Amino acid sequence: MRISHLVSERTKDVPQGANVKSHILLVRAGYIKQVSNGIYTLLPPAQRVSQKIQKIIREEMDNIGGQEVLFPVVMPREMWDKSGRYSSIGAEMLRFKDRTGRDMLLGMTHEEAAVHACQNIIKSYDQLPFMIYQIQTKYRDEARPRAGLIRVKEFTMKDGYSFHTSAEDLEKYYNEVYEAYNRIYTRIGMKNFISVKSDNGAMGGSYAHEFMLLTDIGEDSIVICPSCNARANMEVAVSKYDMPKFEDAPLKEVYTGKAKSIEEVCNFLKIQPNQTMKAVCYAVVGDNKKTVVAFVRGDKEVNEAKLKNVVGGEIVVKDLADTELVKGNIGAVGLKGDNLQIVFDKSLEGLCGLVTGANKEEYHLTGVNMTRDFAGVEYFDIVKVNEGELCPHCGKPLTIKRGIEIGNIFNLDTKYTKSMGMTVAMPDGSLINPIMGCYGIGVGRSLASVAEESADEKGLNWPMAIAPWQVYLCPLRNDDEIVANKAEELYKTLSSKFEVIYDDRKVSAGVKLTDSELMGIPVRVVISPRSLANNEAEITIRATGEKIMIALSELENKLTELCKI
RNA sequence: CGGAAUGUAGCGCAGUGGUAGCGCGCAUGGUUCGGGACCAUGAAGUCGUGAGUUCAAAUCUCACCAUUCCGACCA
Repeated sequence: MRISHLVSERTKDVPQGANVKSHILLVRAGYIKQVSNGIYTLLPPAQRVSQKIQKIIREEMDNIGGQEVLFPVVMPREMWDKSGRYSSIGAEMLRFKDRTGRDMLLGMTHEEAAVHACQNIIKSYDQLPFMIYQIQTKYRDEARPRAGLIRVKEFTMKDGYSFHTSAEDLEKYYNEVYEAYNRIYTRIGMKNFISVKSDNGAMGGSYAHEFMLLTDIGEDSIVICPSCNARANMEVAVSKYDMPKFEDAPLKEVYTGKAKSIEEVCNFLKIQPNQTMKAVCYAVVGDNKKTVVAFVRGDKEVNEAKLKNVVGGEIVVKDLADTELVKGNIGAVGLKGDNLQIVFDKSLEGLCGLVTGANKEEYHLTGVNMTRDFAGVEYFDIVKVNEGELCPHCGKPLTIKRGIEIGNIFNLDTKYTKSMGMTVAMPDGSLINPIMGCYGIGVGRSLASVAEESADEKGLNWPMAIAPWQVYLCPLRNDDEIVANKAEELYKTLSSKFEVIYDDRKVSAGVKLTDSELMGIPVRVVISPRSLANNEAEITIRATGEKIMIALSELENKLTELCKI
C-alpha cells in the first residue's frame, strides 16, 4: 500500500474529550473515524487489524469443530417473543417497524437466531454435539458509549452457540472453548488477560466465565486471590470475613438527632460501622409499588448484581420521597408496610448488640439481636467483597483490580431451547431440549484492548500477528532519483513476500519516522542516500527500538526472520 | 436516565453587541531536508438548528438538536 493514497490521516491533535490512550491513538494514527455517538468507521488500517483478529478467531473456532454461519442483523419480533426477551430487554434493543408496520429489531445477540437455525433441522441425539458461530455486526443502543472502541453501540462480534444432550457433554465442550479462548488472546498478542467467574445476567444458565484485560481503565471490578489464583467478577465474588461479637442487650430506642449516615451514627454513638445494620432501598423495574429493603452490615456495600438475583428482577435505587420509610432511620425491627420485600445479608447472621434505625425521625435502636428479633428469616449473600477480606478457597487476603471484558462464555442450559421449543429425539424415543453454551468475543474491543496494552509514548505498537502491515518501507530523501528508484524496486519485490506499507510521500524525514511509530508498524526499513552509499538499509524494531544495519542483499532474509509470528 | 460542560474552516482552538480570526492541515512557487523545516501566495465558514430582543447578534434570551465527561445501566 502506498501511504500517499491511503484513506487515513495522521494528526498531532488529540480528539476533543478523549482521555483513553487507545482512543486517542487510534484516532491520531488514522485508524478510526467517529460517525456518531458510539458509532465508528474502521478506516483501512483498523479494518486490516480487525480482519487479522477475525482470522485467528476463525482458525481457533474451526479447530474445535465450529461451523461458521451468518445470522440476520434484522429479525422479526415474533422470534424474540418466543424467548420472552422482546419484552424483558429494555431500551438497549433497537426496535423499529418495516414498511408493512411489522415490529422488527436489530440483533444485539443471537441465541434466538441460533435456535431457530437448528430447530427442525437437527432432529436426533446422534447429530449432537455441534457448535455454530458467526462473526458479524451487533447493535446495542448503549446508554453511554465511551473510550473509543472500548464501549460502542455498533461493533463486530464473534458469537458461538453449542448444543448438547447432557450437562456433562456441555461442560466438556465448554472447557475446550475455554482453552481456545486462551489461545486466541495469546495469539493476538494480548499479555495481561485473565479469566474470571462471572454473573450469568439475563442470559440465564448456571455458570459463566469472562475474559478480562487487566487495566486501570477497565469498567469491571475483579476480585483476585494472589495466593491461590482464584478470580471472580465483583458481581459474583464471595469472601470470608470476621463475624464480630458484641454484648447482648435488650432493645432500646436512643436519641441520635440529625445523625443519619452510618458514619454520623457511629460518631454519635462511639461505635464501629460493623456494629450497625444499614438499610438500602430499591424499586423493582416494572412494579411501581414494590420496595426492596436490603439490610447489610454497616461496613459493607450492597452488591446490586447479587441482590437482583435474589429479587428476581431489575432493580434501581428507590426514591423514598413517595414512601412511608424514614430516610436515614430505617430499621428492620418492626418494619412493616405493603409491598415491602426485606432481604438480610449473611454478614448479619447471628449477630447481637447491633444498632439500626428506629423507623422514626432522630432515633435509632440499639441491642438488636438477629436470632432473637428475626427468628426464622433467610439470609442471602448480597454484599460486595472488600479489599483485604479473605479468599473463600485458601483463606489468604484478596485484592481488587479493574478489567475490560474482552470475551465471555456461558452455560445457557435449556433457557432458549425450552422457550422456543427445540427438541431432539433420544435413543429411548423421548424428546429433550438440548443444553446450550454460548461464547462471545468482541473483535473491535479486542483490537482496542491490544492497542491499549501495547501502546507507548510514541504511539501504537502492534504485535506482528495482527499488525495492519508488517513492514514500513521508509525512503528518506526520495526526491533523490537513486533513492526513489531503489524504493520503488524494493516496494515491488518486498510486497510479494510481506505486507508492506510504503511511505512514498515527499515529506521530511521527521514526518515519516514519527508516522511509522504512531501507526505502530512492527518493522521499519529505512533507505537513504547515506545507507545506499554502503548498499545497506536500516531496520528498526518498533517494540524495542533496536536498530539493525543490513546489506540490501540480506534484507529479504532478515525480514523473513523478523516477520515470523 | 441523573449531574456537568461544549458546539466558530478538515482537525485543535481564540473571539462578552459593530467588517470572521489563530495554529496545524490543504493548494501553488521557491529554499531546505536522517526526527513533525522555512519564506511567499492562495483556497476553504449558512459561527449546531429555529425563534426572539436590538439600528445591529458568533456574542444576549428561549426552545430544540448534537457531542463530551462523571454516575446509573451494560444479555
